[in-house]
Amino acid sequence: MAYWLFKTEPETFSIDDLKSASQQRTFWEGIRNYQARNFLRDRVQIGDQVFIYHSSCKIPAIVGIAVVVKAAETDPHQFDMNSDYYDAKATHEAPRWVGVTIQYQQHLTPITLAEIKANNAITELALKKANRLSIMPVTDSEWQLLIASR
DNA sequence: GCCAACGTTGGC
DNA sequence: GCCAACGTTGGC
Repeated sequence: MAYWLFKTEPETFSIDDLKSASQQRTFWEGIRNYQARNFLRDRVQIGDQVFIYHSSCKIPAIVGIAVVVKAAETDPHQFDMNSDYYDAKATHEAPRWVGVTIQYQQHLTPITLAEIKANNAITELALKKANRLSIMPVTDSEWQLLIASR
């Protein structure tokens, strides 16, 4: 059982969209970064908990928690020429990209990026650095610290 | 396999 | 809208 942070742009897909989705679930599609892909493919497991983080918006922040309900599956959008996520080099024989399915758990009073940056006890979280990873691990202790700050 | 050029992300 | 950081591409 591990902890993660998934970034999303709320204008594209917000935690409210997740909450109002069918079964409050969604397939986390469109990850097109190898490091993030490797986490999804190799390490994210059913039952893992996920901070949902809103980026590229007014107040970047962790806004809630979801849980992984399905491990990695091939992301079908890589084969869809009409999709933004189309990848001409991906084939059905050798798919490049995967996604997992997550389910809404709860909203949190937003834990803002500014707050996280100001918290000296948080040192490992990739958000702390100038890191653009869209899927990043959260250590057990930092997960607990962040939760406890609420 | 190196690395310069280029593109993208994302906070501000 | 700017720009720093960093990932990707492609020529050699």
